[in-house]
Amino acid sequence: MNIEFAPLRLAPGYRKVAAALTERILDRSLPAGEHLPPEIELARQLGVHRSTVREALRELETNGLLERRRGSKRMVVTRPANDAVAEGVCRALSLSDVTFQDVWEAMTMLEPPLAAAAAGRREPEALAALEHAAAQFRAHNADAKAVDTPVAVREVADFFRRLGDCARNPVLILAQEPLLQLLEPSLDAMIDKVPQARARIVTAERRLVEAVRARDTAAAHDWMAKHIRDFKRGYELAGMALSQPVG
Amino acid sequence: MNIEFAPLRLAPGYRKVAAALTERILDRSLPAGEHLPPEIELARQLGVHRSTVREALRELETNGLLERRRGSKRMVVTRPANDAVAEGVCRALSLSDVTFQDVWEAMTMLEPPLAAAAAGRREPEALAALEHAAAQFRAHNADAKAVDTPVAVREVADFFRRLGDCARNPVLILAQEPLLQLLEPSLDAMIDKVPQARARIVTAERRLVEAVRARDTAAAHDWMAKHIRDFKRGYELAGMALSQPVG
DNA sequence: GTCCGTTAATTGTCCGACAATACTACCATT
DNA sequence: AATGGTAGTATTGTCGGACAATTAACGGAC
Repeated sequence: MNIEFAPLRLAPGYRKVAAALTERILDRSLPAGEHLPPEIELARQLGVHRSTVREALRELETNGLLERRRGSKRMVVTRPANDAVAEGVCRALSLSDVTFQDVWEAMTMLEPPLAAAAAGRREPEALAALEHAAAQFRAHNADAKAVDTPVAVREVADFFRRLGDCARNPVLILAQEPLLQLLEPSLDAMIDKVPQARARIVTAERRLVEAVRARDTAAAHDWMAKHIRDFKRGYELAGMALSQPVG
Repeated sequence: MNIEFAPLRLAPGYRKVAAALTERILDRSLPAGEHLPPEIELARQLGVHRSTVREALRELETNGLLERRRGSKRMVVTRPANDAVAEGVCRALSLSDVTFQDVWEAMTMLEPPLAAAAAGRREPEALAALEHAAAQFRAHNADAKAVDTPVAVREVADFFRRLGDCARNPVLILAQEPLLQLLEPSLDAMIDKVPQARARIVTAERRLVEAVRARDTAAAHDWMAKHIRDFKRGYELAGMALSQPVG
């Protein structure tokens, strides 16, 4: 008689709660900066237990959509930070045994046109930041008073990031971030074994800054291509295997 | 007198648990496919409560490092799937109001050299998959008996994915995935408004297959560049604003 | 008005319990 | 013996509540 269908709860509750909150954030009905109600209140509104809400919030937090602090009402909607997103990409890539060759090849494809775009579109303040990054690396690596390696490597990556800012394309900025993160440990190992590496980087950065300042897209493209090729040469000079996994 | 130091618990427990498990996975001491002990056992080993373990597991699950099923001992270590990682990237990008122009520009940079690499490195079975993808789209979009739009759009994206497989570079494959996901809805809207779009895609895919089969890297590069330019032309013909946010 | 202690609100963690679910092992049938 | 069904059991999902740690907000002292 009374045909009663199954509850049909395919997805667990915490997942549905997370999906609901994520949707509200993605469609901007919960804009960035908004304060969410506390866990207990969310649980009451959604009709689930606080533990369930917490597990859902953990998912949003992991996705960078939420930021929270222990203590008081500071659960705030945020936009995922570039480096956090890139970290997820790096995890996936390093787990699939990506080699230096793979990362390098991606950079040969991405970076020269990115530099050209940066030269074509740079704004004064982004150019200033780029010049500052180049000046900092140059100052820290002049002659023999070189700063310690991890700092130098980070400054190299920062130069790329400032170049990305000049290009004013969020897709490119986010696309190159995982490459930089993956390259950093390898570059760290290489830069100490190749004495001329720092000087060559200084030169390449100077030429790139000049090209970007002059809005010379072709020169920016070519110098970046040289810069990237130099990385590979540095690896070969350091005697490191190109087919070696990064990370 | 008794100098008592603070407990010094900067990070919450669930985060430390998640970090510990993540590290074990990333350094391969927990290889993919491995079965983790049940929650209660993990809680006992780590000296925390099951709820804390659960919140940590939720983080790993969100990062794609863990797969679980309700019921029995099926908590298994996995490698994050490409589309799941790309989804996170897409979330970040669509929240930063990426425009079609931005995505398209990234594709103009990435796809032609990717096609060239595919032509240079394709293996028989990847080539066969590429030919199959092209044939499927051609069959489904011949004449007037066109299949419904979402399927067609997915097939276009799949052609790019098969091309990525030919290139045999995990970085490139993962880099283009968010672009494809972001482009899909826009392409979906465009393809119906531009009558000749399907035919042009068929042509471009045929030429690309020919180039990849012949290992003609230059032709692959150029036809892909044409293919990508066509997307933009299609948008303009459809009267869609290039500076319109995607997603 | 500024600084500081108190208070209240909120999160992090814990404890325990039970239902839902999926695997497993066993039994019956062919 | 192989197959199919069934009960049992382990594990996850959810719930209820409790308390300590921490932080924002409030109010009072100077």
